[in-house]
Amino acid sequence: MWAKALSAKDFQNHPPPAILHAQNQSSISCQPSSPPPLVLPEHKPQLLYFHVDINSCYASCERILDPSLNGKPVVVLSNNDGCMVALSAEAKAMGYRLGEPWFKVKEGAEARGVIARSSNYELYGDISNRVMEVLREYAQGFEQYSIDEAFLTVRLSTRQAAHIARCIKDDIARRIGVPVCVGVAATKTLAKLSNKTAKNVPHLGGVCVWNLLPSGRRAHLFHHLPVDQLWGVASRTRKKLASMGIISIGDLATADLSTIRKRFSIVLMRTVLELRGTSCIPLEPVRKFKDQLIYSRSFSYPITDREDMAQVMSVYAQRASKRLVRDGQQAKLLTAFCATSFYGENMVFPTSAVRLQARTADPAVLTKAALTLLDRADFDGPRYARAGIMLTDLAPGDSSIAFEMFQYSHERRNVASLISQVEEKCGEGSLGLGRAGFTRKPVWEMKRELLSRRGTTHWDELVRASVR
DNA sequence: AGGCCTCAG
DNA sequence: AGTTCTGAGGCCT
Repeated sequence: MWAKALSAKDFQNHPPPAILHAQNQSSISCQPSSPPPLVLPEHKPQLLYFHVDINSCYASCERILDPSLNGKPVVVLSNNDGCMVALSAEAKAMGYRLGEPWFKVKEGAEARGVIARSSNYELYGDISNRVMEVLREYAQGFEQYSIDEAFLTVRLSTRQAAHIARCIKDDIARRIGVPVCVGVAATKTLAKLSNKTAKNVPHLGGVCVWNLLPSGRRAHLFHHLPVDQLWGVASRTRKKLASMGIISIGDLATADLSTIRKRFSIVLMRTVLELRGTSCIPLEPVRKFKDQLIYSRSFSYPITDREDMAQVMSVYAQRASKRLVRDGQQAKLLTAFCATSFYGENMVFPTSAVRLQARTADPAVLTKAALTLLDRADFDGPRYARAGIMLTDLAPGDSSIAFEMFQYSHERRNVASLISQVEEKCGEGSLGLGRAGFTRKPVWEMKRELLSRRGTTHWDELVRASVR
Protein backbone atom coordinates (compact mmCIF):
# COMPACT_ATOMS: atom_id res chain seq x y z
CA MET A 1 0.00 0.00 0.00
CA TRP A 2 2.89 2.32 0.68
CA ALA A 3 4.49 1.30 -2.54
CA LYS A 4 1.27 2.20 -4.27
CA ALA A 5 0.89 5.42 -2.35
CA LEU A 6 4.36 6.68 -3.03
CA SER A 7 7.06 6.04 -5.48
CA ALA A 8 10.65 7.00 -4.84
CA LYS A 9 10.50 9.71 -7.47
CA ASP A 10 7.84 11.46 -5.43
CA PHE A 11 10.58 12.43 -3.06
CA GLN A 12 13.29 13.32 -5.50
CA ASN A 13 11.89 16.70 -6.39
CA HIS A 14 12.97 19.83 -4.65
CA PRO A 15 10.57 21.38 -2.21
CA PRO A 16 8.19 23.83 -3.87
CA PRO A 17 8.61 27.59 -3.44
CA ALA A 18 7.68 28.80 0.00
CA ILE A 19 4.54 30.58 -1.12
CA LEU A 20 3.07 27.40 -2.56
CA HIS A 21 4.10 25.58 0.56
CA ALA A 22 2.23 28.04 2.76
CA GLN A 23 -0.91 27.90 0.64
CA ASN A 24 -1.04 24.18 0.81
CA GLN A 25 -0.57 24.19 4.52
CA SER A 26 -3.63 26.36 4.99
CA SER A 27 -5.73 24.19 2.73
CA ILE A 28 -4.94 21.17 4.86
CA SER A 29 -5.35 22.79 8.22
CA CYS A 30 -8.51 24.70 7.25
CA GLN A 31 -7.35 27.67 9.29
CA PRO A 32 -8.61 31.11 8.41
CA SER A 33 -6.11 32.71 6.06
CA SER A 34 -3.68 35.01 7.82
CA PRO A 35 -1.53 37.80 6.39
CA PRO A 36 1.63 36.53 4.69
CA PRO A 37 4.34 35.77 7.23
CA LEU A 38 7.50 37.82 7.35
CA VAL A 39 9.62 34.70 7.72
CA LEU A 40 9.31 31.58 5.63
CA PRO A 41 7.03 29.13 7.42
CA GLU A 42 9.74 26.53 7.75
CA HIS A 43 11.92 28.98 9.66
CA LYS A 44 9.27 30.05 12.16
CA PRO A 45 9.50 28.45 15.59
CA GLN A 46 6.40 26.51 16.61
CA LEU A 47 5.45 23.76 19.00
CA LEU A 48 6.33 20.50 17.29
CA TYR A 49 5.60 16.92 18.24
CA PHE A 50 8.32 14.36 17.63
CA HIS A 51 7.30 10.73 17.50
CA VAL A 52 10.23 8.37 17.94
CA ASP A 53 9.99 4.63 17.75
CA ILE A 54 12.44 1.77 17.69
CA ASN A 55 12.36 -0.13 14.43
CA SER A 56 11.28 -3.76 14.98
CA CYS A 57 12.05 -3.15 18.64
CA TYR A 58 12.30 -6.68 19.96
CA ALA A 59 14.22 -7.99 16.98
CA SER A 60 16.62 -5.03 17.18
CA CYS A 61 17.22 -5.70 20.88
CA GLU A 62 18.03 -9.32 20.13
CA ARG A 63 20.59 -8.11 17.63
CA ILE A 64 22.41 -6.06 20.22
CA LEU A 65 23.33 -9.23 22.08
CA ASP A 66 23.80 -11.36 18.99
CA PRO A 67 25.16 -9.40 16.04
CA SER A 68 25.15 -12.56 13.94
CA LEU A 69 21.42 -11.82 13.55
CA ASN A 70 22.19 -8.65 11.58
CA GLY A 71 20.88 -8.84 8.06
CA LYS A 72 18.96 -12.04 8.78
CA PRO A 73 15.21 -12.49 9.13
CA VAL A 74 14.45 -12.50 12.87
CA VAL A 75 11.10 -13.04 14.55
CA VAL A 76 10.26 -12.72 18.22
CA LEU A 77 7.49 -14.86 19.66
CA SER A 78 4.87 -13.93 22.23
CA ASN A 79 4.61 -15.54 25.63
CA ASN A 80 4.26 -19.28 25.32
CA ASP A 81 5.99 -19.03 21.95
CA GLY A 82 2.50 -18.54 20.48
CA CYS A 83 2.43 -15.74 17.92
CA MET A 84 5.03 -13.68 16.17
CA VAL A 85 5.01 -10.29 17.88
CA ALA A 86 7.99 -8.67 16.22
CA LEU A 87 9.57 -9.14 12.82
CA SER A 88 12.78 -7.73 11.45
CA ALA A 89 12.55 -5.96 8.11
CA GLU A 90 13.95 -9.05 6.41
CA ALA A 91 11.24 -11.26 7.93
CA LYS A 92 8.57 -8.76 6.90
CA ALA A 93 9.93 -8.74 3.37
CA MET A 94 9.55 -12.51 3.26
CA GLY A 95 5.83 -12.00 3.75
CA TYR A 96 5.43 -12.97 7.41
CA ARG A 97 2.84 -11.05 9.37
CA LEU A 98 2.67 -9.73 12.87
CA GLY A 99 0.41 -11.82 15.08
CA GLU A 100 0.59 -14.94 12.94
CA PRO A 101 0.68 -18.11 15.04
CA TRP A 102 4.17 -19.51 15.05
CA PHE A 103 3.11 -23.15 14.82
CA LYS A 104 1.51 -22.43 11.44
CA VAL A 105 4.64 -21.11 9.81
CA LYS A 106 7.38 -22.59 11.94
CA GLU A 107 8.43 -25.36 9.62
CA GLY A 108 8.58 -23.36 6.45
CA ALA A 109 10.12 -20.36 8.13
CA GLU A 110 12.97 -22.26 9.70
CA ALA A 111 13.68 -23.91 6.38
CA ARG A 112 13.96 -20.45 4.83
CA GLY A 113 16.45 -19.32 7.44
CA VAL A 114 14.16 -17.39 9.76
CA ILE A 115 15.55 -17.21 13.28
CA ALA A 116 13.03 -17.19 16.14
CA ARG A 117 13.43 -16.00 19.71
CA SER A 118 11.15 -16.20 22.72
CA SER A 119 10.32 -12.77 24.06
CA ASN A 120 12.88 -11.57 26.58
CA TYR A 121 11.03 -8.70 28.22
CA GLU A 122 13.75 -8.03 30.71
CA LEU A 123 16.19 -7.27 27.92
CA TYR A 124 13.70 -5.15 25.96
CA GLY A 125 12.73 -3.20 29.06
CA ASP A 126 16.32 -2.36 29.81
CA ILE A 127 17.13 -1.25 26.28
CA SER A 128 13.93 0.77 26.22
CA ASN A 129 14.91 2.58 29.42
CA ARG A 130 18.27 3.47 27.95
CA VAL A 131 16.67 4.84 24.78
CA MET A 132 14.15 6.89 26.75
CA GLU A 133 16.94 8.37 28.83
CA VAL A 134 18.65 9.66 25.72
CA LEU A 135 15.41 11.00 24.25
CA ARG A 136 14.69 13.07 27.35
CA GLU A 137 17.91 14.98 26.72
CA TYR A 138 16.36 16.39 23.57
CA ALA A 139 12.85 17.06 24.84
CA GLN A 140 11.05 19.94 26.40
CA GLY A 141 7.90 17.87 26.91
CA PHE A 142 8.20 14.09 27.06
CA GLU A 143 5.82 11.15 27.08
CA GLN A 144 6.87 7.53 26.99
CA TYR A 145 4.01 6.06 25.01
CA SER A 146 5.00 2.40 25.03
CA ILE A 147 8.04 0.23 25.45
CA ASP A 148 9.35 1.34 22.08
CA GLU A 149 7.70 4.69 21.42
CA ALA A 150 7.87 8.19 22.80
CA PHE A 151 6.45 11.60 22.03
CA LEU A 152 8.60 14.68 22.53
CA THR A 153 7.62 18.30 22.20
CA VAL A 154 10.10 20.96 21.20
CA ARG A 155 9.63 24.55 20.15
CA LEU A 156 11.56 24.81 16.90
CA SER A 157 11.28 25.76 13.28
CA THR A 158 10.69 22.81 10.99
CA ARG A 159 14.16 23.30 9.53
CA GLN A 160 15.75 23.05 12.95
CA ALA A 161 13.47 20.13 13.77
CA ALA A 162 14.73 18.18 10.78
CA HIS A 163 18.27 18.64 12.03
CA ILE A 164 17.44 17.63 15.60
CA ALA A 165 15.50 14.59 14.39
CA ARG A 166 18.59 13.35 12.57
CA CYS A 167 20.73 13.96 15.64
CA ILE A 168 18.34 11.90 17.72
CA LYS A 169 18.41 9.04 15.27
CA ASP A 170 22.21 9.01 15.05
CA ASP A 171 22.69 9.43 18.76
CA ILE A 172 20.45 6.49 19.64
CA ALA A 173 22.19 4.32 17.08
CA ARG A 174 25.62 5.27 18.40
CA ARG A 175 24.93 5.15 22.14
CA ILE A 176 22.38 2.33 22.41
CA GLY A 177 22.70 0.44 19.16
CA VAL A 178 19.11 0.25 17.96
CA PRO A 179 17.65 1.91 14.85
CA VAL A 180 14.85 4.42 15.34
CA CYS A 181 12.65 6.46 13.04
CA VAL A 182 11.47 9.97 13.81
CA GLY A 183 8.30 11.70 12.66
CA VAL A 184 7.78 15.42 13.26
CA ALA A 185 4.58 17.43 12.92
CA ALA A 186 2.32 19.94 14.61
CA THR A 187 0.08 17.23 16.09
CA LYS A 188 0.60 13.78 17.57
CA THR A 189 -1.55 12.15 14.90
CA LEU A 190 0.47 13.71 12.09
CA ALA A 191 3.74 12.96 13.89
CA LYS A 192 2.77 9.30 14.02
CA LEU A 193 1.83 9.36 10.36
CA SER A 194 5.15 11.02 9.58
CA ASN A 195 7.01 8.35 11.47
CA LYS A 196 5.23 5.69 9.47
CA THR A 197 6.15 7.55 6.32
CA ALA A 198 9.77 7.68 7.44
CA LYS A 199 9.68 3.91 7.94
CA ASN A 200 8.09 3.15 4.59
CA VAL A 201 9.97 5.51 2.34
CA PRO A 202 13.67 4.59 2.36
CA HIS A 203 14.53 7.81 0.58
CA LEU A 204 13.77 9.79 3.75
CA GLY A 205 16.49 8.08 5.74
CA GLY A 206 14.34 7.37 8.77
CA VAL A 207 13.29 10.97 9.42
CA CYS A 208 10.15 12.66 8.18
CA VAL A 209 9.11 16.22 8.98
CA TRP A 210 5.54 16.51 7.77
CA ASN A 211 5.64 20.14 6.78
CA LEU A 212 8.87 19.75 4.86
CA LEU A 213 7.41 17.09 2.60
CA PRO A 214 6.59 18.58 -0.77
CA SER A 215 2.95 19.61 -0.54
CA GLY A 216 2.02 17.37 -3.44
CA ARG A 217 3.41 14.39 -1.56
CA ARG A 218 1.32 15.12 1.49
CA ALA A 219 -1.78 15.34 -0.66
CA HIS A 220 -0.75 12.13 -2.35
CA LEU A 221 -0.41 10.32 0.99
CA PHE A 222 -3.74 11.66 2.22
CA HIS A 223 -5.43 10.54 -0.94
CA HIS A 224 -3.96 7.06 -1.14
CA LEU A 225 -3.63 5.86 2.43
CA PRO A 226 -6.70 4.18 3.93
CA VAL A 227 -8.04 5.53 7.21
CA ASP A 228 -6.95 2.55 9.27
CA GLN A 229 -3.33 3.58 8.78
CA LEU A 230 -4.07 6.30 11.29
CA TRP A 231 -3.47 6.18 15.01
CA GLY A 232 -6.80 5.43 16.66
CA VAL A 233 -8.58 4.01 13.63
CA ALA A 234 -8.86 0.23 13.36
CA SER A 235 -11.00 -2.18 11.40
CA ARG A 236 -14.36 -1.49 13.08
CA THR A 237 -14.15 2.22 12.50
CA ARG A 238 -12.76 1.68 9.02
CA LYS A 239 -15.79 -0.38 8.03
CA LYS A 240 -18.25 2.09 9.45
CA LEU A 241 -16.45 4.97 7.75
CA ALA A 242 -16.38 3.08 4.46
CA SER A 243 -20.17 2.76 4.56
CA MET A 244 -20.27 6.56 4.59
CA GLY A 245 -17.89 6.77 1.66
CA ILE A 246 -14.89 7.76 3.76
CA ILE A 247 -12.03 5.60 2.60
CA SER A 248 -8.80 7.57 2.57
CA ILE A 249 -7.17 9.68 5.24
CA GLY A 250 -7.91 12.67 3.04
CA ASP A 251 -11.62 11.79 3.02
CA LEU A 252 -11.57 11.76 6.79
CA ALA A 253 -9.64 15.00 7.06
CA THR A 254 -12.31 16.82 5.08
CA ALA A 255 -15.30 15.03 6.59
CA ASP A 256 -17.98 17.00 8.40
CA LEU A 257 -16.95 17.40 12.02
CA SER A 258 -20.37 17.31 13.62
CA THR A 259 -21.33 14.21 11.64
CA ILE A 260 -18.19 12.48 12.87
CA ARG A 261 -18.93 13.55 16.43
CA LYS A 262 -22.52 12.29 16.20
CA ARG A 263 -21.98 9.00 14.40
CA PHE A 264 -18.69 8.09 16.08
CA SER A 265 -17.04 9.60 19.12
CA ILE A 266 -15.12 12.49 20.48
CA VAL A 267 -12.00 10.42 19.87
CA LEU A 268 -12.43 10.28 16.11
CA MET A 269 -13.34 13.95 16.05
CA ARG A 270 -10.00 14.72 17.67
CA THR A 271 -8.30 12.67 14.99
CA VAL A 272 -9.98 14.74 12.29
CA LEU A 273 -8.92 17.99 13.93
CA GLU A 274 -5.37 16.75 14.32
CA LEU A 275 -5.25 15.85 10.64
CA ARG A 276 -6.14 19.47 9.95
CA GLY A 277 -3.21 20.60 12.05
CA THR A 278 -5.05 21.50 15.24
CA SER A 279 -3.39 19.77 18.15
CA CYS A 280 -5.97 18.33 20.55
CA ILE A 281 -4.32 15.22 21.95
CA PRO A 282 -1.88 16.59 24.50
CA LEU A 283 1.12 14.81 25.98
CA GLU A 284 -0.10 12.53 28.75
CA PRO A 285 1.31 13.35 32.15
CA VAL A 286 3.26 10.50 33.71
CA ARG A 287 0.74 8.19 35.25
CA LYS A 288 1.98 7.37 38.69
CA PHE A 289 -0.58 4.73 39.58
CA LYS A 290 -2.42 2.23 37.44
CA ASP A 291 -6.14 1.61 37.84
CA GLN A 292 -5.92 -2.13 37.50
CA LEU A 293 -3.37 -4.90 37.32
CA ILE A 294 -3.82 -8.12 35.39
CA TYR A 295 -1.59 -11.14 35.56
CA SER A 296 -2.73 -13.64 32.97
CA ARG A 297 -0.94 -16.38 31.08
CA SER A 298 -1.66 -19.25 28.73
CA PHE A 299 -0.38 -22.66 29.75
CA SER A 300 2.04 -24.77 27.78
CA TYR A 301 -0.37 -27.70 28.37
CA PRO A 302 -4.10 -27.55 29.16
CA ILE A 303 -5.05 -27.97 32.80
CA THR A 304 -7.84 -30.37 33.75
CA ASP A 305 -6.86 -31.06 37.31
CA ARG A 306 -8.06 -29.17 40.36
CA GLU A 307 -4.77 -29.42 42.21
CA ASP A 308 -2.83 -28.09 39.22
CA MET A 309 -5.16 -25.12 39.00
CA ALA A 310 -4.66 -24.50 42.70
CA GLN A 311 -0.96 -24.30 42.05
CA VAL A 312 -1.49 -21.93 39.12
CA MET A 313 -3.64 -19.65 41.27
CA SER A 314 -1.07 -19.66 44.05
CA VAL A 315 1.75 -18.76 41.72
CA TYR A 316 -0.19 -16.11 39.79
CA ALA A 317 -1.51 -14.48 42.96
CA GLN A 318 1.98 -14.22 44.35
CA ARG A 319 3.36 -12.77 41.14
CA ALA A 320 0.54 -10.25 41.08
CA SER A 321 1.27 -9.43 44.70
CA LYS A 322 4.88 -8.80 43.80
CA ARG A 323 3.85 -6.30 41.14
CA LEU A 324 1.58 -4.50 43.55
CA VAL A 325 4.39 -4.21 46.07
CA ARG A 326 6.76 -3.03 43.37
CA ASP A 327 4.32 -0.31 42.32
CA GLY A 328 3.54 0.65 45.91
CA GLN A 329 -0.12 -0.19 45.48
CA GLN A 330 -2.82 -2.19 47.22
CA ALA A 331 -5.98 -3.79 45.90
CA LYS A 332 -9.48 -4.05 47.24
CA LEU A 333 -10.95 -6.43 44.68
CA LEU A 334 -9.46 -9.62 43.25
CA THR A 335 -11.00 -11.45 40.33
CA ALA A 336 -9.60 -14.85 39.47
CA PHE A 337 -10.48 -16.46 36.17
CA CYS A 338 -9.58 -19.32 33.91
CA ALA A 339 -10.74 -20.16 30.41
CA THR A 340 -10.74 -22.96 27.92
CA SER A 341 -9.36 -22.32 24.47
CA PHE A 342 -10.82 -19.32 22.75
CA TYR A 343 -10.96 -21.32 19.55
CA GLY A 344 -12.69 -24.43 20.84
CA GLU A 345 -16.37 -25.35 20.53
CA ASN A 346 -17.86 -24.47 23.88
CA MET A 347 -15.67 -22.07 25.71
CA VAL A 348 -16.12 -21.87 29.46
CA PHE A 349 -14.84 -18.93 31.44
CA PRO A 350 -15.40 -19.33 35.19
CA THR A 351 -14.57 -16.32 37.36
CA SER A 352 -14.53 -15.61 41.04
CA ALA A 353 -14.53 -12.11 42.47
CA VAL A 354 -13.49 -11.52 46.05
CA ARG A 355 -13.87 -8.19 47.78
CA LEU A 356 -11.07 -8.08 50.31
CA GLN A 357 -11.65 -6.92 53.86
CA ALA A 358 -9.10 -4.18 53.44
CA ARG A 359 -6.81 -2.95 50.69
CA THR A 360 -3.77 -5.15 50.62
CA ALA A 361 -0.83 -6.38 48.57
CA ASP A 362 -0.22 -9.28 50.89
CA PRO A 363 0.66 -12.51 49.04
CA ALA A 364 -1.03 -14.80 51.55
CA VAL A 365 -4.31 -12.90 51.46
CA LEU A 366 -4.31 -12.66 47.68
CA THR A 367 -3.47 -16.34 47.30
CA LYS A 368 -6.36 -17.35 49.53
CA ALA A 369 -8.72 -15.13 47.57
CA ALA A 370 -7.51 -16.49 44.23
CA LEU A 371 -8.10 -20.07 45.35
CA THR A 372 -11.85 -19.41 45.58
CA LEU A 373 -11.85 -19.93 41.82
CA LEU A 374 -11.65 -23.66 42.50
CA ASP A 375 -15.23 -23.60 43.81
CA ARG A 376 -16.48 -21.94 40.63
CA ALA A 377 -14.67 -24.01 38.04
CA ASP A 378 -15.72 -27.38 36.72
CA PHE A 379 -12.89 -29.89 36.64
CA ASP A 380 -14.84 -32.63 34.99
CA GLY A 381 -14.29 -32.10 31.31
CA PRO A 382 -13.06 -28.60 30.49
CA ARG A 383 -9.48 -28.27 29.37
CA TYR A 384 -8.31 -24.91 30.64
CA ALA A 385 -5.87 -23.15 28.40
CA ARG A 386 -5.23 -20.03 30.43
CA ALA A 387 -5.89 -18.35 33.73
CA GLY A 388 -5.34 -15.02 35.33
CA ILE A 389 -5.81 -12.70 38.22
CA MET A 390 -7.22 -9.22 37.97
CA LEU A 391 -6.67 -6.72 40.76
CA THR A 392 -8.92 -3.68 40.72
CA ASP A 393 -9.97 -0.87 42.98
CA LEU A 394 -6.29 -0.10 43.46
CA ALA A 395 -4.90 2.65 45.62
CA PRO A 396 -1.42 3.66 46.66
CA GLY A 397 -0.47 1.93 49.86
CA ASP A 398 2.58 1.06 51.85
CA SER A 399 2.37 -2.31 53.54
CA SER A 400 4.88 -1.26 56.17
CA ILE A 401 2.63 1.42 57.60
CA ALA A 402 1.67 0.05 61.01
CA PHE A 403 -1.25 2.20 62.13
CA GLU A 404 -3.91 1.24 59.61
CA MET A 405 -7.35 0.66 61.08
CA PHE A 406 -7.38 -2.84 59.71
CA GLN A 407 -4.43 -4.95 58.83
CA TYR A 408 -3.87 -8.55 58.01
CA SER A 409 -1.53 -10.25 60.43
CA HIS A 410 0.86 -11.27 57.64
CA GLU A 411 1.32 -7.69 56.75
CA ARG A 412 2.47 -6.77 60.20
CA ARG A 413 5.08 -9.45 59.82
CA ASN A 414 5.93 -8.22 56.32
CA VAL A 415 5.82 -11.50 54.49
CA ALA A 416 6.05 -9.80 51.10
CA SER A 417 9.29 -8.03 51.84
CA LEU A 418 10.75 -11.14 53.45
CA ILE A 419 10.08 -13.12 50.29
CA SER A 420 11.60 -10.44 48.11
CA GLN A 421 14.71 -10.34 50.31
CA VAL A 422 15.18 -14.08 50.04
CA GLU A 423 14.63 -13.94 46.31
CA GLU A 424 17.19 -11.22 45.94
CA LYS A 425 19.76 -13.50 47.53
CA CYS A 426 18.66 -16.86 46.17
CA GLY A 427 17.06 -15.99 42.85
CA GLU A 428 13.59 -15.47 41.42
CA GLY A 429 11.07 -18.09 42.52
CA SER A 430 13.34 -19.54 45.19
CA LEU A 431 10.65 -19.06 47.82
CA GLY A 432 6.88 -19.27 47.56
CA LEU A 433 3.92 -19.58 49.87
CA GLY A 434 2.00 -22.85 50.02
CA ARG A 435 1.59 -24.43 46.62
CA ALA A 436 3.76 -21.80 45.03
CA GLY A 437 6.72 -23.18 46.93
CA PHE A 438 7.44 -25.95 44.46
CA THR A 439 10.92 -27.27 44.04
CA ARG A 440 10.53 -28.20 40.39
CA LYS A 441 9.20 -26.03 37.63
CA PRO A 442 5.55 -26.92 37.08
CA VAL A 443 4.67 -28.50 33.75
CA TRP A 444 2.11 -25.87 32.79
CA GLU A 445 4.56 -22.97 32.90
CA MET A 446 4.62 -21.12 29.63
CA LYS A 447 6.95 -22.19 26.93
CA ARG A 448 9.98 -20.03 26.25
CA GLU A 449 12.23 -22.43 24.48
CA LEU A 450 14.12 -19.91 22.39
CA LEU A 451 14.98 -17.40 25.09
CA SER A 452 18.06 -15.25 24.74
CA ARG A 453 20.04 -14.14 27.76
CA ARG A 454 19.29 -11.17 29.96
CA GLY A 455 22.60 -9.81 28.90
CA THR A 456 22.32 -6.24 30.12
CA THR A 457 20.73 -6.78 33.53
CA HIS A 458 22.21 -9.99 35.00
CA TRP A 459 25.87 -10.44 35.79
CA ASP A 460 25.75 -14.16 35.18
CA GLU A 461 24.22 -13.72 31.74
CA LEU A 462 26.64 -11.18 30.32
CA VAL A 463 27.67 -11.51 26.73
CA ARG A 464 31.26 -12.25 25.84
CA ALA A 465 32.88 -10.33 23.05
CA SER A 466 36.32 -10.84 21.65
CA VAL A 467 38.11 -7.88 20.18
CA ARG A 468 40.73 -8.49 17.59
C1' DA B 1 -20.80 2.43 38.79
C1' DG B 2 -20.12 -1.40 35.84
C1' DG B 3 -20.28 -3.98 31.45
C1' DC B 4 -19.24 -3.71 26.68
C1' DC B 5 -16.70 -2.10 22.73
C1' DT B 6 -12.72 -0.35 20.49
C1' DC B 7 -8.02 0.46 20.20
C1' DA B 8 -2.92 0.25 20.88
C1' DG B 9 1.54 -1.88 20.99
C1' DA C 1 -3.58 -30.11 18.50
C1' DG C 2 -1.43 -26.12 18.82
C1' DT C 3 -3.51 -18.99 18.15
C1' DT C 4 -0.15 -12.83 23.47
C1' DC C 5 -0.68 -9.88 27.20
C1' DT C 6 -1.87 -5.67 29.33
C1' DG C 7 -4.01 -1.22 29.88
C1' DA C 8 -6.91 2.89 28.73
C1' DG C 9 -11.08 5.36 27.64
C1' DG C 10 -15.61 6.23 25.76
C1' DC C 11 -20.34 4.92 25.43
C1' DC C 12 -24.44 2.96 27.22
C1' DT C 13 -27.45 1.64 30.77
